[in-house]
Amino acid sequence: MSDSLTDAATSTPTRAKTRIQRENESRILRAALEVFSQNGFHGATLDRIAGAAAMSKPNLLYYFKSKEEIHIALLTDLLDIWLAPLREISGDGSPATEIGSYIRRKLESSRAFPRESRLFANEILAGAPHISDFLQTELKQLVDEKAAILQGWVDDGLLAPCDPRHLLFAIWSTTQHYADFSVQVRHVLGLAPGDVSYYDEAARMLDTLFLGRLVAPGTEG
Amino acid sequence: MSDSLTDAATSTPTRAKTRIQRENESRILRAALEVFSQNGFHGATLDRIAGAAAMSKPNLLYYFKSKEEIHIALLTDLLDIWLAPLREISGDGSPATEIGSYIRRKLESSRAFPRESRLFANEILAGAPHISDFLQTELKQLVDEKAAILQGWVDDGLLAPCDPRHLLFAIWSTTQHYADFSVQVRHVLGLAPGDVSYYDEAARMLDTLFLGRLVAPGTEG
DNA sequence: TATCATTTTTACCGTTTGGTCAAATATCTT
DNA sequence: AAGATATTTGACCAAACGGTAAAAATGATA
Repeated sequence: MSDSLTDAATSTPTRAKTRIQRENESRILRAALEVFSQNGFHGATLDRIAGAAAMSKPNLLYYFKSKEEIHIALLTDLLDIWLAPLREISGDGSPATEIGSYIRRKLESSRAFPRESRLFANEILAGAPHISDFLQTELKQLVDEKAAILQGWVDDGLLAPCDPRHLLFAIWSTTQHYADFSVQVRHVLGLAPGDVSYYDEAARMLDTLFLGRLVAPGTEG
Repeated sequence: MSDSLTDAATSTPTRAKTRIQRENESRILRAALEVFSQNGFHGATLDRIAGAAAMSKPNLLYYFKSKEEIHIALLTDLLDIWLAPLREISGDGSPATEIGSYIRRKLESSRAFPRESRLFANEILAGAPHISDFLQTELKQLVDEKAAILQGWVDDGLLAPCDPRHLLFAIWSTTQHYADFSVQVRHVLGLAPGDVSYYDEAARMLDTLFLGRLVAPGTEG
């Protein structure tokens, strides 16, 4: 609604950070990530974040001016994590190896950073109030760049004719699903709350889907 | 946290509903769906829902005892919409036609009910506090049943070897992505806020992905 | 150890929120 | 039209919320 992420960079001349400052800020961010990702921005309260950080609320507000400032700080960190796997896509390799390794990176990112993934999902679901600028500029540019690579493979007959951007959407959605909808995945598979053993089978499925042929030839139509 | 959806059915002997009652309840539910799906449960306020329904807050609470009761009513309606496409999968058709038409139904559901999809996504992201029972029983049973059909196709060599449940996950995620992450999709594609013209290309992509072969044979490894 | 800056706590504030209540109004039935 | 019922409204409340102010406590430094 209010600030954009890019504004956060323009800060007043910063003093060098104390050891306590660094420790507490990271403690707060860790706690806030947990709370925000589970309950969304509005569902998260400063009291719960402070509690999760084992800290009083006024003390928390000594390090971050407002609830929104914490949220923005988390989103900023998040965007790098989100973009990193995409950045690595190169036109040098073959489609199979490049797409395959991209899927593996994305899936690994879901496995390693499920809270970040859910925070991102919450932000998008809410209409991306803080990161619409990022989506329209930085992400769009990178997607355009990588889509050109994919399109080149299509033109060379190395990749099935398709809209490269939608191919990326499919990769994003399938991989992020295992972090964002993990509760549903576990309930359907009959797994215990903390169990993430489904990632191996997920990797096989996505390899089959994106690299192999799913429906046996001759059965179509 | 509190009620389960199944409890909602056990109600005291109900009086026949008035015309005004029916009209206002549906007005409230429509307004609430809009507000809940955009802001999540905690982000939605009774004042905003009442405002969207062109109604005073006490009047709204005359029809629904609490904010949570509205939320539960919406989720109950939602689950039928969510399950309908899956129910139609039959073992009689060929894998290509069955899977293809399931994808089309799911994608159409995203296009026709984006708010419901986002409401569902919000609920799952929050840990499914109200529908965990549904996920573990009703959904799991249906998935088990349909997965058996898919597994039969795999056994007959009509479908690439894969875990049928993960195939369903892939279909769910890719189709729902266009509703839940529509903001991101539009920003990346450079479309205007209300534009949903991407659904045609999405359908082509998903057909290619799930029915055709994506990477040209011979380029793998 | 004295001094200063940093960190933490206690007490508090204004606003927003979900929800209540009784009175007022509209609607339906006879 | 009268009476019963259903609906709507305005005034209000307690709790939770994000955030503030100032003093107390702690840490660094010389």
